[in-house]
Amino acid sequence: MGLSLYRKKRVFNKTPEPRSGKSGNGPLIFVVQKHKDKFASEADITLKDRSVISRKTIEKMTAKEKDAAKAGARKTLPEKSTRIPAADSKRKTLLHPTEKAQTKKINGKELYFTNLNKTFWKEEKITKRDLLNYYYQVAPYILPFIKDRPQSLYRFPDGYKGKSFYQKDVTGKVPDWATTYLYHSEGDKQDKHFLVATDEASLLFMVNFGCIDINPWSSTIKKPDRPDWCLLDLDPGAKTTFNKVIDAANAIHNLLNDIDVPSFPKTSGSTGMHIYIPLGKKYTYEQSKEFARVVVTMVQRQTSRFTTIERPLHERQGKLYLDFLQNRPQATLAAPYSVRPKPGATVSMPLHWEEVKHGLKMKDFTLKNVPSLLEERGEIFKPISGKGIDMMAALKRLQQADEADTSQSHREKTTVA
DNA sequence: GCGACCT
DNA sequence: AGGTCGCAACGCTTC
DNA sequence: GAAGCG
Repeated sequence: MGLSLYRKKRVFNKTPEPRSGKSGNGPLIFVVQKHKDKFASEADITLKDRSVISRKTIEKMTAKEKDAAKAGARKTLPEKSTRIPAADSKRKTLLHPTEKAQTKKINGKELYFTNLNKTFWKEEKITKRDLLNYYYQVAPYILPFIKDRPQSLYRFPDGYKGKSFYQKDVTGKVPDWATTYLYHSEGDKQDKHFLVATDEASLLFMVNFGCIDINPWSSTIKKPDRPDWCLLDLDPGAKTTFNKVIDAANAIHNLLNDIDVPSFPKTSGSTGMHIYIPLGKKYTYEQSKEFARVVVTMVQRQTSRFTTIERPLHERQGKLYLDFLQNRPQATLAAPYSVRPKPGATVSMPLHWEEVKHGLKMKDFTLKNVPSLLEERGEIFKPISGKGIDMMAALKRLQQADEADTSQSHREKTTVA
C-alpha cells in the first residue's frame, strides 16, 4: 500500500502533436493520494501539468548536444570513482586457455566448469570460457549489485543466438552450498526456490549454467519488499535512434536535478538505457513504481514528439517507451556490468551523466574492453545502493516545479497575447 | 546445461 | 546409450 | 475473459 497514485482521467492525446513551442497538452491527470500509512502527514498532491516544465532546459540541452556532436570526441571524467584493487590487472584469468572442462575451487566451493570451448558469439569468436573469465574479472564490481538478491536466470546453453529459456525455480538443480529463496507461484502450493547470488562462486555457477546476463531483484532477501533503487527503463522503438534515447535520458536527468534527486545512468547493453534512483530500502515497490510513474509522465509530456508511456506496441508508433513498471516485486533488469545476449557481447555500462550525449554508442562497451575500462574509470555506481532519497520531499518539489512551470507558461502566453 | 523420462 | 523435453509468470492494458 | 506487453 502506501503512496497510491492513480490516473483520474486520461485527457492527453494518445498521439500528441508535435509541440510547436506553444501550449501544453491540456490539464492533468494525476492525483497522488495519501494513504493512511507512510505518508499520512502529507496532503494530497495534484499535478496540473501544462507540460512546459523544463522545455527550456531541454532546448538548451539539445543545442549543447549539437555542439558536442560537432566537436566529436566524448570525454570521460572520473570524478569520485573507486578503484577496486581486486579487479586490477593483477586479477588474471580464471580458466585454463584450452581445457574444455575444468574444476576450480572458489570461495571454498568446488565448481565444475563445462563446455569451455563452446562458441557463444560466433562473429566475435567469444567462447563460454571468455564469458566466465569476464565475470571473474569484474566480479568485485558486479557483486555489490547482485549480492543477496534472488535471480531470474535467462539461460543460453548454446550461445546468444541459440535456444534460450527463463528459469526461476532452481529447486534441486543447484549445489547444496547455494543460497535459495522460497517462493510460491499463483495458487500453487508447491515450494519453489529462487537462486540467490551471494559470492563469486554463485555468480560463476550461474554463468556456467548458461546465463549470459545477470538479472537480480531490486531488493535483497533481507528486506524483500523494500527495493534499494527505483528503475526507469528507456526502451526505444524500432525507429528511435540512440541519440533520442540520450535526449530522453537527459530530460529525465534535468527534471530530477531540478528536484534534487540523484540519478545514475547506464547503457542497457541492448538498445536503451536504464536510470537508477537510490531509495535506500525505505519504500515499497508500489511507492517506487508510483514515483517512477510521475517522473516519466512529466518527462513524456516534455518530449511527446518522440516518447510514450503507452504499453501496447501499436499505441507507441515506434516511439521511445518510458517504462516505469519494472518497479514491482520480482521484476528484474540486467545488472550493472552485465554482458547481454546481443551482437558484440555488449555490456550494461554505468556512465557519468557527462558521457550521456550524442555520439555515445552501445557498442562502446563490450566484454572485451570493459575490464580494462573499469581499471581506468573505477566504480561509479555505488550510490545506487546507498542512502535513499526523501520521496515525499521529492514529490513536493516535483509539484512545485510543475506549478511554477504552469504559471510561467500562463505568463508567457498572456504576455505574448 | 542438464536431469528426467522415454525409447 | 541415445533422443526429447522442460526449464517464468505478474501487473497492467486493451480487445 | 483472453491475449499482448516487458
